[in-house]
Amino acid sequence: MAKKDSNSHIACEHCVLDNICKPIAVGEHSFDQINNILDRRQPLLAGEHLYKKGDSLSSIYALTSGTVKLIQSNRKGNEQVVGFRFPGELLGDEAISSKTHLLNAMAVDDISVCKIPMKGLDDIAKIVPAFQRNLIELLSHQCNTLHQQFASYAARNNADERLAAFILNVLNRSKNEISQAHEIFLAMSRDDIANYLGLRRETLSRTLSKFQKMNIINRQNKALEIIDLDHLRILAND
Amino acid sequence: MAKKDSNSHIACEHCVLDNICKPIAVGEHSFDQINNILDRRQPLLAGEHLYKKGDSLSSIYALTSGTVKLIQSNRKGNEQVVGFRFPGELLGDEAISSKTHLLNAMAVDDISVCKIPMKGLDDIAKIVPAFQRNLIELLSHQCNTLHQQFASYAARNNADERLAAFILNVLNRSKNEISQAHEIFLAMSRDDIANYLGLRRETLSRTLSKFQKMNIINRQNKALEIIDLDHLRILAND
DNA sequence: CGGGGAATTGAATACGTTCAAAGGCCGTGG
DNA sequence: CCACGGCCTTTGAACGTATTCAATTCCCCG
Repeated sequence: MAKKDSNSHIACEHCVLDNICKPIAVGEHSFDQINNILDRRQPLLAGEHLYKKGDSLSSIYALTSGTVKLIQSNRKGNEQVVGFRFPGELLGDEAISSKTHLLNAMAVDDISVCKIPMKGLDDIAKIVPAFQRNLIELLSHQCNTLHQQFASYAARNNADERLAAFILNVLNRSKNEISQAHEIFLAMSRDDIANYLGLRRETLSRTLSKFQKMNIINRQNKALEIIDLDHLRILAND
Repeated sequence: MAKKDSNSHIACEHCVLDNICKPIAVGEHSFDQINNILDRRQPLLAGEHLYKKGDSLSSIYALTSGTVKLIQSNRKGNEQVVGFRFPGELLGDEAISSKTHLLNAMAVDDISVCKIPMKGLDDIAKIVPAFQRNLIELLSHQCNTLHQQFASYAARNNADERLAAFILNVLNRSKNEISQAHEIFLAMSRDDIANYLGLRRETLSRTLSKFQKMNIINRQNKALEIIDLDHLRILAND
């Protein structure tokens, strides 16, 4: 299923959790203490859930490889993709206050995550003084990201703008070698992307075709080569 | 401009900041200490900015009366309303990590806010032990709210669903006497609402008229009486 | 090589937008 | 107190874009 090598983890310095992990890992703690706190690079297979709505919160996560989709389902069973997470990004943030996950997080391809347990939060704080402060900043940063996500979405009212903005957004968030070559890999299905963008799969498909004809992108299944970045920016109205 | 009496503040127990304020206010602190930390119910006139994009963060805020709109403007000067805040709700969350506000927050009518300064965050933590922990939970709660907001928005793809969901959302968040009577007061302009909902003002207007003809709401300028709550829920696809 | 799901393409329809005009609300000034 | 003017809001008709439903093609895996 997964085409990319799951072993190619993102570097810690590109991870949102780095400020939280580092004080734990480099502080004056025994190896046992560290391992009790951090659970590093745990693998999960494509299609499996990292957590489900209703699960009690045990940890927050940083994705180190692969792609995760976040799904919210209403009481009628309709599913809404509320976001994707790429390597270096945070998962589980929404559950700290309620102690219960309010979203489904599913591995789109094979993934790995670092886990920071939230159960003994106060204990960790005793061992690592900067922990709470760093967590506060992390969560505030996440609030900002979510505001931005909403703004980016709501400000764009047609398929061209939405898709162009999405491609640019994914490119910006792909902090690896591939993205340097102006190429992104969309591990999720077209349905997932269309759902996220508030479009029908057919509309997404047509818009991709249109961008291809306009020589803006080169589409090869789940891989997307960005040919004309400037044109994409104009389309995104950015 | 403001029709409602700005003196009718929301009760502290209905405020998201209550868990943070209470330990400060009821702890064993001198009056001076408390007043240094909290800045209570500061008024601001309609049209004034609580903060602007680029302002350095001084405080986070709880709105105690009135309505605030949050605006994100891109480099081309297009403005996107990314949310409204009603009494009891949080403002400024997105700026803690960056130390700089990334949104404009404007008073729609005359408002009042309680301020909790973020500058001496570590100092406050020394005085009030539970402060950081409560702030973490508050921010996580905010992350969840923002996820929900996005889901609620993205899942609804036509004007009827969007508007119905918006009305229900505002009703749920109006924790005062008026809402008990199934009535909401939309202090913001139609343009602001339409912008937020991703519709043109004409479409919003037409949809409101349609709901009125269907006997779902009774529209009296900025006040909205909800007549048929069940029908509204069906329309919202909720 | 064949089967099945995913993705794409095609044509008719429905819905929101656009541009234009009319109506209503409110503060100001006579 | 009423009249005027400006702005916000609502209504109307033509248009454009996304959706719908159907058919076809592509890709992956057995």
